Order: sequence, then C-alpha cells, then structure tokens
Amino acid sequence: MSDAVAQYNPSISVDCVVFGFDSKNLKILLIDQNGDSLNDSKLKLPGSLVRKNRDLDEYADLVLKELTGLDNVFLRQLYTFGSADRISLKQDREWIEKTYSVSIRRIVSTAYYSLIKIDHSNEELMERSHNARWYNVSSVRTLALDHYRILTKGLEVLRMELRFNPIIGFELLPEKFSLRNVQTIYEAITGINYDNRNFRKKLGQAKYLTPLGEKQKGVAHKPALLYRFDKEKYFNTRKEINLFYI
Amino acid sequence: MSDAVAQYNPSISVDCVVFGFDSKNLKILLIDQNGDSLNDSKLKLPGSLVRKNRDLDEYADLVLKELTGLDNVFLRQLYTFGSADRISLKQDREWIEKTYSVSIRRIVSTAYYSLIKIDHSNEELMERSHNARWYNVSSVRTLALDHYRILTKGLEVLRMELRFNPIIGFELLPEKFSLRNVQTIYEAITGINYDNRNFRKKLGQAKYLTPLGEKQKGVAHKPALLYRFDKEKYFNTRKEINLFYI
DNA sequence: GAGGTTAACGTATAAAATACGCTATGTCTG
DNA sequence: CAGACATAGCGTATTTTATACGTTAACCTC
Repeated sequence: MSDAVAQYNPSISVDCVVFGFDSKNLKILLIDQNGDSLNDSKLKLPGSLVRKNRDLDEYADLVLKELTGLDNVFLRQLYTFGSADRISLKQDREWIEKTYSVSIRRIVSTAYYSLIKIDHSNEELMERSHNARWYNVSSVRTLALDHYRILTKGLEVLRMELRFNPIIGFELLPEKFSLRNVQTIYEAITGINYDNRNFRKKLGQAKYLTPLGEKQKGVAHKPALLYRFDKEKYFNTRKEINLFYI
Repeated sequence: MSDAVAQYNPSISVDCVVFGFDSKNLKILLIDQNGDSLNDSKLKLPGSLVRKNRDLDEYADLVLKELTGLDNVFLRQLYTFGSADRISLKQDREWIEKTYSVSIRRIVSTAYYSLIKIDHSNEELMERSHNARWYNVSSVRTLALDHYRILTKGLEVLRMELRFNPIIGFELLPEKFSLRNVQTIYEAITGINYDNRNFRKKLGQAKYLTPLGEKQKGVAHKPALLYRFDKEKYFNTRKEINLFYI
C-alpha cells in the first residue's frame, strides 16, 4: 500500500479483522511484519494509513482487495480506536513513518471486519506478496500495537451479529455445506455447544437452505446431505425480530 | 469549544447524538448554528474538531460536559463517518474554518450517542450558552452537514441495543417511574405497540425493579405504583441470552 | 355519581425451547 | 466380512415463553 507519490493523511488509518473458517476453526488473516512468525507480537492486522480525500469505507475495501485479490467481500465497520497513546512503542512509530514516508503524531484507526470463504482465498499469493497467513483465532494471544484489542472487539461484534443475522455464518462457509458445518461455525463463534438434534430441528425451519441432493464423500460416518444458502429467499422470508429482553 | 491557543487536528472530529425522554416522546439535543431555529437545516449535532493528542472517547465526553454541565453520562461510540465529500457545502466548510481557525480538507467524524435523564439537564443554561434545545426526534426532518444520517444511525443502534439491554431505557427515565413509563419509552424507541397487560407481565419477572410503595399523584386515572431501577441487581441477575435466530 | 382512563391481576391457548431416545448409513479395523 | 464407531437424521415428551384477551380497581372531571 506504500507508494512514492501517495499523499497519506498522517492521522487516519483503517485496519481489517479478516475472519475465515476452515470447517473446524475460526481463522484470522494476519500479516507478519518481519517475515518470520516466531514471535506473535510481530503479527499485525492488515491495514493502512488512508490517502487524502479517500472514503474510509472504500479504502478499507481497497486494502482488502489488494491483500486477498477478492472483490465484493463482506466488509463492515467495527469500531474506531482513538486513544492518544495507541502507538506507544518507538519502533512501531518508526515503522509507520518509514513505510508511509510521513511524520506521525497520533493515529485514529477505524477498524473493519470482513468475512471470507477461505476456499476462495489464494493462500500462496497472500503469503508470497504480503506475508499474510490464516491463523486460528483461539491461538492468537498478542498482536502488534493495539491490534489484539481490535481483534477482541471484532470477536465480540461477530458473536452479537451471529445471533440475529445467520448470514454471518454463511459468508464464512463454502458454497456447499452440511448442517453440521453450520453448527460447528456457530459453536466456534459463540463458544456455546448446541444439542445436535435441536440445532438441526431449528435450522430445518429456515426457508433459505436449499438441499442439493448431493452427499459428502470419504467421511468415516454416514455422509451428510449438502445444502446451499439462498440469499434471495433469506431476504424475502426474514421475519421481524419482535422481542426485547428483560 | 473554540479557543485561541487550542491546536485542533483538522481532519478528526466527534459528534454526539444526545437522546432524552420527556415521558411522552423521544427527544434529541440540537444546536442552532444561527441562533434562530426557523430553518431545520441549520440545526446540527453537538460536536467539535478534536484537539491534537486527545483521546477520542474522552473528547466526546468533554463536548458533552461543556454542553450539558453533566458528568458521568451514558456515552457510547456509534459509528464513524468518513466519506471524502461529507462537507460538501462551501458555507459549512467556511463555518468550520472560521470557528476553529484551521484550514480543512476532509473530516472523519466519529459519532457517539448519549442517554440523558432530561430532568437532570439544565435547559436554560444549555439554551443561553450554546443555543441548544431538546427537539422531538420524530419531528426532525433535516439537519446540517450529514448529521441527519448520523441521527438515523443513532436511532437504528438505539433500537437494536434496547432489545438486549434494558438499561438503555432506564438511562433515559427519571429516578422514579411507573411501569407505563417503561412501556412508553419502549414504544417510542422501537415503534412497536405492546399489549399493556403482557408487557407488564414480562417486566414483572425482572428482579431489578424495586417498587417504592409510592404512587403517582394528580393523574386522571388510577395512580400507578412508582419503581426504581436497581443497577446492581440488574448486573447480578442478568441471564445469558443463549439464543440465535434463523 | 356517571363516565372516562389507565392500573393491576388473571386465564386460556399457541409457539418455541429444551431434553433426550432411537435408527440409518457410511468408513475403518481385525 | 463382521462388528465397532461416528455422525446423520427422525421422533416424542416436557417446560418455558409469547400472545390474546377478560375483568376489576382507583383516580379524575363534569
């Protein structure tokens, strides 16, 4: 994202929490600043200072597109981090100043979160050109700058969203999936274990799951039917959530 | 908020959507830029460019405190508006440059929303020193800059929050209130009409409402019992919301 | 004291959540 | 090739919650 003629606003940046799912675990896309990933604290979220006179949202999209090569990915604003002392380490400051050729004082960063179908991503390309790789969210303990806090916020919002917005799950799942895949992703995100029989009973009421008549292959148990998420039906049959909690 | 020696960052600002409730309608606190309020489009949200090296959150709090004189008010981040063309009108740009004595290009504004017990606010003071007054949210049609969009976002988030977080309602209600007051505020925010008997049945299950043994006076109907919201009990008895929607 | 208005309590029914039993169908192992 | 094993997939019983609506109580105004 660095460019000799680019004019960056030295106090505005975007960072992206990019989630994925490998049919077992929730993943996050992280960049290795140094090219070696032995030390967790050198891992950071993809992001960039924003060029002058560019939309924030549009710029987050750009960052993501350059990183993944993917277009039209799910991307939403998460939160804005504006503590005056966000960039407290001298080495972080110097890294930014060198990368963008600007002198910085404080940076307000607007974080976004993105949901990616991991099988659509070109892992080789991401690794080669950006030192970016998928990590298990559950194994991440520290990150550069205040990026761990951003990740935590991302997880919190993801959890909240999934409760009311099943689309969150299907953005992460591949085109074809089993009901069990859906349950696994709900469990990975919420941390709650659901009773398999009740979970699928509830999912069965959804109008937006189209069975494909196709089965899993090569699994050491009864193969599951595969389904497809029908976005159109989802938006047409969505019923109002008319509830409040005491 | 203007000050001769202040150093403002010319591209970062905060705006506050300040909600109130007068036992009938949802209200919003707006500032009249010109000192006359005949023209809606001259009304704006309270806000300010942010001084260099000041926390965003802290600064929103400061703006609010200077405006209302109130301390420790409910204040949460809402959304960040970062379109490059947010300040499209020449007169808006000039007003900002004159007020803050800075030259601006683009401003990224982080919006906050605040909930105020209207009976705690000093309306005279606010009007005299800031041209600020409470308006019915439902009667606001246009605002300066992109502030109407910010208000819309505020309403949307308020609605969502109220579903899971009853505290939202009690932040707006006075210390003593009737169950009917609670229902009215829920209806004002969500736009849904609830059956009075079922609504109070549900509220009755809440552990955090302490009856005061005191009754309404001077009302032309059976006077209602007054209650108090017990924050501590609320946090102690809060049960996990263990649900997801299909 | 009649009429209007909201408070406050109660009952009946429908819908949703939860708990758990059981059979089916594939792969893997000995 | 039989039996173990694992998850798929269907079903029933029970509890909890939501929804609909009847009824009396207590205050004001005229």
